[in-house]
Parts: sequence; structure tokens; C-alpha cells
Amino acid sequence: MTIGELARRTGCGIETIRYYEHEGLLPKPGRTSGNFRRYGQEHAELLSFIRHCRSLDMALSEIRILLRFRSAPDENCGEINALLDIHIGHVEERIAELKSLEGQLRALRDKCRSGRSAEHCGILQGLGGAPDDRGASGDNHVPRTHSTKR
Amino acid sequence: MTIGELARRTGCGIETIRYYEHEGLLPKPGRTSGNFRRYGQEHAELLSFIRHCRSLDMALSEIRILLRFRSAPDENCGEINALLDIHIGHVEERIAELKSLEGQLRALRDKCRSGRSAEHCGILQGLGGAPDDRGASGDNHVPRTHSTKR
DNA sequence: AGACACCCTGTAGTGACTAAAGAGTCAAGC
DNA sequence: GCTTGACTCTTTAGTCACTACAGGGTGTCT
Repeated sequence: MTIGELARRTGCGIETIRYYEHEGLLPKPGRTSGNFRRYGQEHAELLSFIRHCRSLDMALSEIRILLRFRSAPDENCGEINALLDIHIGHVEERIAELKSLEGQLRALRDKCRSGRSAEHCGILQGLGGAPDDRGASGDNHVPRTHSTKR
Repeated sequence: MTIGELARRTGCGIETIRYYEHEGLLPKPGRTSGNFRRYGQEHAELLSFIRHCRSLDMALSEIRILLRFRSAPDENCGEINALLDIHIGHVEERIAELKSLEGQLRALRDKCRSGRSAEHCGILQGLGGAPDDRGASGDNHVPRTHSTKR
């Protein structure tokens, strides 16, 4: 199947597929005489695996590790458990951060209920002070709030 | 004060201060005869404002809008409210996504409690299928799970 | 005069894509 | 065989908010 068919079948963008190949997550497929990529069922399954992991917000580096285990089925899966536990920890941590953030934002929002001029806007005044320490640990790969993804 | 002093006073990295200047968030300061940046109290307050906004996970583009209101105090602050409401919506949305994610990850984790070989690991098998639609809207600038920030 | 901390500009890297330019290929219809 | 149009190719650059250099200049103290 062509890259376009693979993309349709997996719901993954064509550019993303080429990106995964470049990053070594997908093996280089065969080519037609005209240099088009030719994929088989095994590529579709592998790509679905990767997209599933990504839908669970795993980093590509984590997925790389899982793929290693997937292709070396004799190894003990304790490391897989550990990886997942760490990832769950990251997600929990980010949820806690975002909840704290939401509380702060709501408190700020309550400072300006009316249509006053910006000069007296409680929100701007509330933002003037020193920020609270957000207490992020620094090694959490789970993004906080912004990002434009499909 | 020098850029280093400003950095220490605001808890912001020196490179970040120069980056904000480049991005137009901080006005260009005066310079010494040797071309060193010279900052005053007003710069420190402005930078604290920006860092406070960033600690609330606002995007620089949002902060730029707030700064516009900050320097044009006659304008009505209804837009500020709207901006904050949208941002709170983004954060709420991301929290909901992450909670759903956490549930999925825990379900996956429960598939492998023992130290079996990877060949029979329930986690790898659970990851093989098609991913759930994560239902992200696409215009939420709040990151999901990974990211290495200080 | 030397040492050393600090500062300067400019460039490149991060993660996981996304977009676009400019060219080539494939399949169907005529 | 030719044309059309959809598809694909590679390469490069952009996204966001920084962070990390490299290679040089400045300020201050002894």
C-alpha cells in the first residue's frame, strides 16, 4: 500500500509517517521502481501501535523502548511496567499542577467581574505581584497547557 | 541594574530576558558605554508580570495582549475577562484529557502485574490495537503531558 | 597588569510534528 | 501515445518558549 493509504488506514498524517521513518520508529519500507514507498500489513500494525502510544501521551523516546521489547519478546517485561508507572506518575503530576493552575486562574478571574476600565481591572493588578512557585519538578515530559495538536 | 541582577531579582534566566526583549515583550533598555543593558525598577515589575502570567501557563501571545491593556489603561477590560475565560477553558479541557489518559494508562498497567516475558506482556498486547480517539479540539495551546521546563 | 566574573551577539538545538516548494510518478480516459 | 490530475518524492523551514553554546568584549578588584 502507498503512504497515502497507510495514512488513511491509521489516521496518521503522511508527513508524520515520513517523520517516524526518519526518527527510526518505522523501518524503511521497500520502494517501487518510481521510488514510492510500499507498505505492508506489518507496517500498519506497527504504526497503529505507535499512534496508540502517542494517544497515551508517551514520548517518542519511551515508545522507542517499548518497540525494542516488542521486537525482543524474550526479555522480561518488568521494565515495561516501570516505564508505564513512571509515565502514569508524570500524568498525575501534570494533572495536579493544572488543577492548582485552574484554582489560581479562577481566583484571578473573580477579581474582575465588571466592565471597568483596564486601569482599575483587578486581574491586571492581581498579575502584577510575584508569581507563586509552581513547583514543577523539571523532568516531566508531559506538557502543561498550550499546544496545537490535532 | 545589570541583566544578571534583574535575573536574580525575578528568578528568570538571563537568556530568557534577552529572548523576551527580542520578542518585544520587554522594551529595549538603555545601555552603558560598554554596551551592557541597564534596567530599572519598571523593567523588574514588567518582567515579574510576565513571569507571573507564564507561571499561569499563558502563552506569550496572550501575555502580549495583556501588556497592551496594561499600557492602555483607559480601555475596557472586558477583553481581559474574555481572554482569561478562554484560558481557563483550555486548562479545564486539558485536565479532562489527562484524566481520561490516566484511566487508560491504569487499565493498561493492570494487564501486566507479573514479571512475564515480553512475549506475553499484556501491556504490549494492549497497545497493539487501534488508539481511542483522544478527542482533542486542536486549538488548545495547553500542553498535555511531556515537557522539560524549569 | 592580570585575574575573574560578568556581559555581548549570533547561531543552533529541543519535541513532535506541520507546511511548503519544486519536481517526479501513476492510473485512467481518450 | 498523450493528457490530466491525484498522488508522491526530497529538502528546507517554521512552530513554541526557551536553553546552550562559541567566541569575543567589559568591569572591577588586587
